Amino acid sequence: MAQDKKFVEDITPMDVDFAQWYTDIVKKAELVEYTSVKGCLVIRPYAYAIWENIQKILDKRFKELGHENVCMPMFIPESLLNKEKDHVEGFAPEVAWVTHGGNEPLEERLCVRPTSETLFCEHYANIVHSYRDLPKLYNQWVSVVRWEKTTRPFLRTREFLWQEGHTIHATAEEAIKETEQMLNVYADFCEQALAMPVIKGKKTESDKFAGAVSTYAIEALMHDGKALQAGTSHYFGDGFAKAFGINYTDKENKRVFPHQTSWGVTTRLIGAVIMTHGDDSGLALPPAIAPVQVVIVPVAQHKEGVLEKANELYTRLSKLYRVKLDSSDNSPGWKFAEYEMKGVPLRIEIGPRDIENGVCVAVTRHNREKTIVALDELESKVGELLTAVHDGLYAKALANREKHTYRCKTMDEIKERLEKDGDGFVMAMWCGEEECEDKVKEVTGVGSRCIPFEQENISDVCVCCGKKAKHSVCWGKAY
RNA sequence: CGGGGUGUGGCACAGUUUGGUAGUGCGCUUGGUUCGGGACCAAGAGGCCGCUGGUUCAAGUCCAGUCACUCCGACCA
Repeated sequence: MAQDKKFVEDITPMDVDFAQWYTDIVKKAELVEYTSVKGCLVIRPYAYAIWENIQKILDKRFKELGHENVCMPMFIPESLLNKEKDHVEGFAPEVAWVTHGGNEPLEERLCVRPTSETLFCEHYANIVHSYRDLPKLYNQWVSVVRWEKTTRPFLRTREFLWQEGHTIHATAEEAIKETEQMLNVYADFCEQALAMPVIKGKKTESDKFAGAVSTYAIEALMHDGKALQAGTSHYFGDGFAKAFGINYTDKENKRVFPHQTSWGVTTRLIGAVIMTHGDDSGLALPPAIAPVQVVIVPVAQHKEGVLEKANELYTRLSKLYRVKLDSSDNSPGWKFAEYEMKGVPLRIEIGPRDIENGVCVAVTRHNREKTIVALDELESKVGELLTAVHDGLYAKALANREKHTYRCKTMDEIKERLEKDGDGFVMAMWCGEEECEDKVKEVTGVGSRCIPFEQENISDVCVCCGKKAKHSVCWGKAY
């Protein structure tokens, strides 16, 4: 049976204070620890294991699609950063600078990469000469530094882990296709691995990446009704190629410019998972990325045969799943609460009574439902229950998003809905003018998140100026 | 960057108003009893009171500065 009772007393309930709830989870589930440098956190083993699972799944997918991993340096000379005007304007305000080597001032200061377009461009200029050299489909898993003013664990830190894909193609068509493909890879990953529904769309001109021709993003809605950008994919055209002097000789023996893309996801995804699935008992992790998918809790483990049986279950399940057996001398109740806090998708309880009956008790984290499982069908049942957890998490997240998606025709309506039903996604029409985009934000508080690929006709006119509408736009308050 | 809050054993906090022997709970260690939703008893260990300077016979407490964390805004993955 599902229960609403809260077993963990030291997590601030979400409804009381969502921000505090988030901070509590992040600390109590042992995901991060602060250090003496603002915005630079220790990603603890449990959180890093989540990141490793994210990496494993995505890295495999990237490689299936022909990408290769590389590793660029972490320093960018100022002159290199300055080569593309829009790009440097976008990033200069938040880069960290290295000015000394040992005690000697450097002749040219170096920035710690906030992103690596410039490094990839410098490299591509060196290695791309002929159409035969194209495409190059590169990716790197590294950390980057952006000197943010306010920081929050996973959501905004000064150093963060990510992957950045950088590709270079002979034609615009091919590069655009790559941009779209990778956005789809991210969206599929969010839905299939993170059990998190996302809206795919295009960023408005004012919101696109510094130096890009167009930026695409996936947007997810967190439990508090705020939007979180979960991944981006950019099409650069030949702007960077021109700025960095990358060109090649095509089949007709003409010098031409190639077309580029970049795309990335970050450890912010961990924050997204927390805020999408977590509840007042703690984290709830989707099985695909959970470091521990199944925890086995022996009950009355001092009694004869209990630990032996628990070990037997462990051995059987370890062949198929990531399993942990907790035979510490903490009480069972303590263990139940502990692994719920850590978001372990499935708990198996095994005690003397169960052993007598040839069964064990399985409890799914997201709804605390108990299932009696016959030991001779343990492996298959566990598989089914893990699938059920994934589906349950997804359904819950989707239902929350639907509940907090408001289709509005006027700005007054937007304000009313937000006031009445809380923050959420607002779907409303837009004429395409930046002036209206700004005004909607000013008046209603929600900014443009993206222009969804799946367009819907809410009305014929712009929600702001009343002129003919060009797109439906997804608006929201963002993290 | 603007506005608030907080820094005291590993964690959560009290003590600061009114200066005078550094406390409580949890956790930790050891031993024992427990064990189907955060068990209990007993005995222990553990603190440059964020940092720097000042006032004072005396500073966790008063003053100045500084750093960090955190929350709410603006900006950003």
